[in-house]
Amino acid sequence: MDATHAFEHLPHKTIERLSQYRRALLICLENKKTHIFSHEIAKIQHITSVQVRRDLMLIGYSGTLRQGYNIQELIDLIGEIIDSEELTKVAVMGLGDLGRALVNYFHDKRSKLDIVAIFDINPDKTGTLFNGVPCYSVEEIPTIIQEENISIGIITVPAVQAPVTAGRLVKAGIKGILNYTPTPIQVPNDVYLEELDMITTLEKIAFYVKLSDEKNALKQ
Amino acid sequence: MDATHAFEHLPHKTIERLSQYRRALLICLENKKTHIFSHEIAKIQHITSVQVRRDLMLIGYSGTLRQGYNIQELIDLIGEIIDSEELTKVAVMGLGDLGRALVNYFHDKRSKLDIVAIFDINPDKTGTLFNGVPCYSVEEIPTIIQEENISIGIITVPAVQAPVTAGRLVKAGIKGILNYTPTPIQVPNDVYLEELDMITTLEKIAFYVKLSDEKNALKQ
DNA sequence: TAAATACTGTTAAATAAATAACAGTACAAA
DNA sequence: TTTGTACTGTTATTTATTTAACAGTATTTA
Ligand SMILES: NC(=O)c1ccc[n+]([C@@H]2O[C@H](COP(=O)([O-])OP(=O)(O)OC[C@H]3O[C@@H](n4cnc5c(N)ncnc54)[C@H](O)[C@@H]3O)[C@@H](O)[C@H]2O)c1
Ligand SMILES: NC(=O)c1ccc[n+]([C@@H]2O[C@H](COP(=O)([O-])OP(=O)(O)OC[C@H]3O[C@@H](n4cnc5c(N)ncnc54)[C@H](O)[C@@H]3O)[C@@H](O)[C@H]2O)c1
Repeated sequence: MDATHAFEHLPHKTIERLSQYRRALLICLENKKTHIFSHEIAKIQHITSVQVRRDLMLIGYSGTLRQGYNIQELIDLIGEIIDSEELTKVAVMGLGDLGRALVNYFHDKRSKLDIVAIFDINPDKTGTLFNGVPCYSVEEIPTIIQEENISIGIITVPAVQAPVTAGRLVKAGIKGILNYTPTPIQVPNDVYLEELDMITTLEKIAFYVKLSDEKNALKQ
Repeated sequence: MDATHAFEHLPHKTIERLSQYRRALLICLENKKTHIFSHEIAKIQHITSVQVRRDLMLIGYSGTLRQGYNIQELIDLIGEIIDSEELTKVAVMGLGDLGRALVNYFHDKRSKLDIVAIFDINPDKTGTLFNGVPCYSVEEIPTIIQEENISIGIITVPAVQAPVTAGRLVKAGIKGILNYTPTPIQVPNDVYLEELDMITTLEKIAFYVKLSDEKNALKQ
């Protein structure tokens, strides 16, 4: 009945890549391309063509020999798998530099995800619209989250405020949280949590840069 | 001689976690804790204590039975492994909302990574200081990158400008790039590239939220 | 001083993910 | 026609990562 059920056991990494494939495919579509080969997708994503074909096999999509994959069809299929039928509503907690960047970024994206609310404690910000999205006070969290049926919260408040903000979201019945602050938070098991810190990413890059530097130094 | 050599084959995931452990440990240190158990670190990072102990085994660090790990020692050791001896210099490309958020975020972090330059095309921004960091014009990319010995570039320009910006960085001899725009870029093999898009992260969260919703619906 | 407890550290096993190998096929060129 | 080429799709293998199992031990409790 529901397509999702069959895709329950897709590898986590495949889910991520499907989202990335779609993003790339949408750009190709804008450039009036109608078909694409696995090795073209692979090049864009910095992976191998085998991996692309394997992912597409897992979702049961077949291309045409010598023509490749139909871009529009593939976009639609990926949508059926990873998107919800209804809009998934998202709230941004904290309208600072990062919050603004995220709301702006979303603004021109046509997507099944929609930022429909911002929450802040600063009275200069609450009650205003930013990019068409209303900014509410934190007192309104429970009512707005429930009335609007918001399922995902993005935390971009000052780091020390992250745990209390997460607590409010959980209490309001949020289903998923993306925490951008460097302060790790605790949530119940049934809330899907992702924490993403730039420092970790940069430190990883720095480590591998250092490693390759040292290898080059040895060669000489 | 150099400690790094022995740590060349650490799993990528371990490298990421070491950075995260350190971040958490620094907070603990501020709270006047001196020792910590593997299960405490695990809880903070949402992983198992076995994984923590295994990671620490891989880097050859031993704790004390019944006392746990010495936080300061562990922080220092992680630093020896993942940090470079000298400061790793970083440039931010594009001083928009996201660029500002990143520079601000770094500002109060004591770290071996340092944002020392910003590049922008907007003449209102070039020639100024933001948070103490000079903003240069894009023409100055080659000279500044080389003179300052900048090894990592963070791309936060408008998406369409990402490929040309990456090209300039590569030409200037950059070693690693973190691309925050949704436009995938191509770089030579010897440049370490990481691309990070919020939409992918959010779509993944949305997928697993949907999955768990459907499971709950079935149960009833 | 013996047993229970609460940890660490290591090896072994299981799981997840990526890669390789290769069979199949439409099309083009000879 | 036949052969070569350039692809897809699938299964098998390898590699990477996580988890489990458990041996070892300092400390407390009885
Ligand atoms: N993960 C990353 O890569 C990354 C990058 C940059 C910044 N950050 C982090 O993101 C967070 C936000 O950064 P920023 O530069 O936008 O900060 P900012 O200070 O510009 O903005 C914070 C906003 O949150 C609001 N706020 C404060 N307390 C609040 C509360 N309890 N509830 C709701 N709103 C509240 C403030 O009024 C302000 O508008 C910081 O924790 C920062 O460390 C993370
Ligand atoms: N990965 C994510 O999670 C995420 C989140 C938000 C935004 N983004 C992306 O990050 C990018 C920046 O977002 P923003 O909100 O800061 O945009 P912005 O428009 O506020 O800022 C862009 C800045 O880049 C400068 N610029 C333009 N062309 C340039 C060039 N060729 N060289 C140097 N500087 C140049 C502009 O003058 C401006 O200051 C966008 O591509 C956006 O899509 C990514």
